[in-house]
Amino acid sequence: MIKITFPDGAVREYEQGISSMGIAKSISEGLARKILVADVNGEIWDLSRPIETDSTISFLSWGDEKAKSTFWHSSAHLMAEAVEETFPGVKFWVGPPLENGFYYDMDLGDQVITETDLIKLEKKMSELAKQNNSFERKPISKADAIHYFKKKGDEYKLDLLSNLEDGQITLYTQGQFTDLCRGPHIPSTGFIKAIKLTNIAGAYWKGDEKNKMLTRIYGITFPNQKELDEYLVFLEEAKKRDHRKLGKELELFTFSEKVGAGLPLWLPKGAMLRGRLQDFMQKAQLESGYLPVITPHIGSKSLYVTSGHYEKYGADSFQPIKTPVEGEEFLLKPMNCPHHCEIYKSSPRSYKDLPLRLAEFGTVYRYEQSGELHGLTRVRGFTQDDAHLFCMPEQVKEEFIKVIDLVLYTFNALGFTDYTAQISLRDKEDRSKYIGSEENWELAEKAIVEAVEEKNLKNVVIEYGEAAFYGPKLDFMVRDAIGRKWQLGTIQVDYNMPERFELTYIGEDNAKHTPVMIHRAPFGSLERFVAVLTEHCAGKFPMWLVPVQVKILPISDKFLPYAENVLKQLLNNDIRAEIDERAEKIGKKIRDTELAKIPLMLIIGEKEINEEKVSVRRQGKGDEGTKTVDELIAQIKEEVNNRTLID
RNA sequence: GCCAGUGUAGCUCAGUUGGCCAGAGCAGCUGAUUUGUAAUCAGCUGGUCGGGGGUUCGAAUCCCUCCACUGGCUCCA
Repeated sequence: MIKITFPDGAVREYEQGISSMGIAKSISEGLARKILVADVNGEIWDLSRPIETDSTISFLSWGDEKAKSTFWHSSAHLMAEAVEETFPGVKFWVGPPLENGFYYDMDLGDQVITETDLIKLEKKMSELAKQNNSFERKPISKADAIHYFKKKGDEYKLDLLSNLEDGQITLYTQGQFTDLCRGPHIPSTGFIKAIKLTNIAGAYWKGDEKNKMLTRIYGITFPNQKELDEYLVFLEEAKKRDHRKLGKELELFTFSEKVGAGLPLWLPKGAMLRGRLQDFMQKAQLESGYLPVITPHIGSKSLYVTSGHYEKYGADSFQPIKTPVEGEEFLLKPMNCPHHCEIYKSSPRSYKDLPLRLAEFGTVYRYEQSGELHGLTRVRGFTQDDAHLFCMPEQVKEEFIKVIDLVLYTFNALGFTDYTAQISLRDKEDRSKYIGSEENWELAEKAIVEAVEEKNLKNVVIEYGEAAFYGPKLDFMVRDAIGRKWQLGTIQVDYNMPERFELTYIGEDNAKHTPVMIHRAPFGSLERFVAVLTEHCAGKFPMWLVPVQVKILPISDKFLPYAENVLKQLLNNDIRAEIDERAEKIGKKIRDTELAKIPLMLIIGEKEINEEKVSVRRQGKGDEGTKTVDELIAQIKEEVNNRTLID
């Protein structure tokens, strides 16, 4: 007999070798029907796997993230079974679960899969699911596993096997499909009731672009149709928030093939919005002791040779511009830091001058691969809310924390609550891509980790190659409408560039020292920030940012003079307002203004003129009754000053 | 850059297996209407069907190529 401990602390005895399913059945049939996997001593196990020793157990059903992952992993196997039947000879790589759904990478050889095949595969999967085949786990020796996949001719599985230790290898079989897999899996395919294969994509084998490109099929499944329907509705809703769609509808920005891919054109309303964000940051920075500077859009190639950027990115950048006579080479500015280093150098610095915080809304140009361009989130020309803080080594931590505070202040003002602080350290395995001494890196990494700990930030640490080549960084990751993660704010500690530029300050000891440099951008770039903000608030910008705050809607042109009078009062109070002068009915004017997501509408007719008031209607909310213009102005000013968020 | 897909008027989209001068709604313009909380009516303008090349008696429809965009992959100073 073995002792099984349950989550509530209860202990019961069972025969050795009983499965979790057996235990569940001993409790209740209802429980046994519902559960997908079990947590046995902290590991997720198949329900059918025999338990041989005293154990702690809890049952997991759909709702639990780990059970969901298992469900989707099993769904990937189900999809593979359907693919193998439809495309004989297919070779499989891996098929993991995702946050939402799963994928499987495969080599289809000469066969081509299209969107219409996905429908067929979905049907096939449904048929296979209905067979309710169980997922059977089978431990196997390495030699036997190699033999099996050699016979099958699947070199990808053989590659996986080469990294596995004998004695730890298992196969899973459901129906006609057997896969090398460590598991676990749900009990049987019958749990999978609703299936959607979402898209086909290419994916490099092992994520390396030098390798062959495999075919990746993405899908998602649910235990019932209702949840799938809800998921599809969610995706539809998310599409409505897409900044590319809203950017067009709200006339924020556009692109032109003639101007070039990835080069956004800011329309008047977008420029207004961006200007407000820039003002916000400028003010916050002035209050925090930053000094605005301005530097040119190009810089001599030698500047980037000094910084190390040329060696690192030169070949993959927009190529140098040559002066026609002298043949001097200039680069379109891909970052502002080297320019700011030269500003630092423009005069001798004392320790009393530090920290020196140079800030610039600097527009930079980077050659991004064509396939990478994406709306405003990934472009070839963008403006960073950049600044470089030059400080003494002992000031790094304090300055770093102050920057974190500024980022949090910014996010808070805009209602971003769902973000992750991502600490990127050097790649543990490959140090060749970094410049600078081991000692400097240690210092920089330590400064970041300590600052994040001190601020108690929810964070993840990445140790495989996310750091910049000159230093570690802390990025603030925010999700877009459909859950894709984007880096917004970034803070980077850099001991290297000051050395390369031979920056110095005279210390208290009257000797020369090298300052430390902190690169930082709370928004990241105005382009990306506007994109994520647009999706975050679904195009309903708060009063302090919205390009047009008030639209005045006269009921007929008889009331235009009064409307103009109201407009003048609003404009005099720095309120962004317009009049809809068209000879349209009020219903039409309201509809158009609602769709333009302008927060306040003032309806003006006979009644308002007689009362010397305006009727106020709020976007998405409806009639708010009448007010005097002065009352309205006071209300708007309050909303602007408080930076009231749209709920 | 790579894999797959898409590209018809400013916007959203229709255009059967290649076949009369390529269509609709919205927007725009003109006129009428002077309107009370989400679409007033009528008329008109607007496209060498992403660019180039080819096949064909004939191409928006088929082929090649380039460009842009979409979903991924890779990359992201």
